[in-house]
Amino acid sequence: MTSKDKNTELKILKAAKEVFIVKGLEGSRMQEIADTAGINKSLLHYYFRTKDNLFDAVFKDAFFSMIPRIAKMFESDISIFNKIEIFVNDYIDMIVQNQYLPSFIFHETNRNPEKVVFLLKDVGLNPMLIIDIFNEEIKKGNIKPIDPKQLIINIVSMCVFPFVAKPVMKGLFFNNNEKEFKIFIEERKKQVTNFIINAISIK
Amino acid sequence: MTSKDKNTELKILKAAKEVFIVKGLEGSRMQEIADTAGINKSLLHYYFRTKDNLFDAVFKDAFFSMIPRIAKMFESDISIFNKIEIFVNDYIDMIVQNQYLPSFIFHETNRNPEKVVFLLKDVGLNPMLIIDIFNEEIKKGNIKPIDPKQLIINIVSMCVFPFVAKPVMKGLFFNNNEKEFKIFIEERKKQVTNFIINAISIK
DNA sequence: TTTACTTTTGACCACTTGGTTAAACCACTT
DNA sequence: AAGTGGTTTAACCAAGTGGTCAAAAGTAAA
Repeated sequence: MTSKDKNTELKILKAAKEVFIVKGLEGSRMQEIADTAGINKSLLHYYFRTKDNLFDAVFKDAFFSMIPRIAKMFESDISIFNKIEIFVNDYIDMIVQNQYLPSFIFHETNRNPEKVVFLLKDVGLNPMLIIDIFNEEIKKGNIKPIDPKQLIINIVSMCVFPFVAKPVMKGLFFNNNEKEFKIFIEERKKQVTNFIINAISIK
Repeated sequence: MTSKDKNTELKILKAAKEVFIVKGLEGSRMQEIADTAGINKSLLHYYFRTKDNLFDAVFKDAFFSMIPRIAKMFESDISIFNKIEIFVNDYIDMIVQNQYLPSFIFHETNRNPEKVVFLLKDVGLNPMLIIDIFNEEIKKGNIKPIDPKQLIINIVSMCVFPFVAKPVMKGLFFNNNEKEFKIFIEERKKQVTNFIINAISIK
């Protein structure tokens, strides 16, 4: 495979990501992806054969850039409260850089849940590790007793959901003002961190 | 308009809702909706003229069955903690009855944010009312000072997000076992309520 | 330069899509 | 029973879809 190959392939993937993530599998057109990549439509098929193949490549990439990150962020030696603070900050930052990612991933996983099973098998992602971390902290008496799964969902919910619901939120709370939404999200990092810590810390 | 008319129209709307909510605007076919309704495809166009018209009718209905409910649930005379408890219970219950609704609404509002503005103008939905309720409670010293908008998003996030992320969660935490997911959601009502109350109550 | 190859293109195709139309059907009035 | 107006249908259409293919263009070795 020459460097030109790689280049075209990457160009296609970049364009496909751009289009798919905003418009979804069924809302996207091969022609539009070709145009975005600045190449001929036939070339898409030459490299990826079918729309589904191309989509799978994009989706896999998007999925793995979001989901496993959750586990990784809890692997360190600092206190649990610091872990939460860093996670909330980093995860929100990451989504800000990829605003359309959450709603893309969740829409497509809802449309095609079987794919998730397959993808999750591919990656060495063991949620038990994070669960153990929280259980340990509970046992040590550092945080209130709580089902770690519920806690993890709480944390992730509060970080991710605002971006899934962004258009509704913007309309309801911010008169569709993008800047106000941005400020809200920036402020949110502190707020969510405090909210969680208040909820689980003892006294 | 005869009762037969109304009947067919409702049959169409019911079928359209079924199909659109699961497959989205672009993933749905007029033919499939017709089949689901047990009628001819031309009849869809006779009643709703275009796919977009039919979709708008369905979407509007779905949107208004979810969003304004948030405000209404806080209109009562019980204590703020009771309000939260009732809201969490009722809202989760409602979504359990309409599992696909959240991901449908958020996908479509992301695909077409302009529509939200339009829809929100249609309904007399003033989030300021809820915001005032929380501000009042803060002033009275019943709950910790917190930006009410952030608090509202926190509450709604934790109720809604698990359903948006359901396929991923099921895969990650529950070995794709639907029953386990159901138990988790049932348990969640208590957990979320406690989590919120712990987070905002003063000592 | 020739040869052998991969990459890129434009023309093309089969099929599906939302939408139209004219005719059939049906309930009701006269 | 004949007319009237809304409802339902089958047949049809134009546009757009993902995908194919043969030829052209590029590339590198002999």
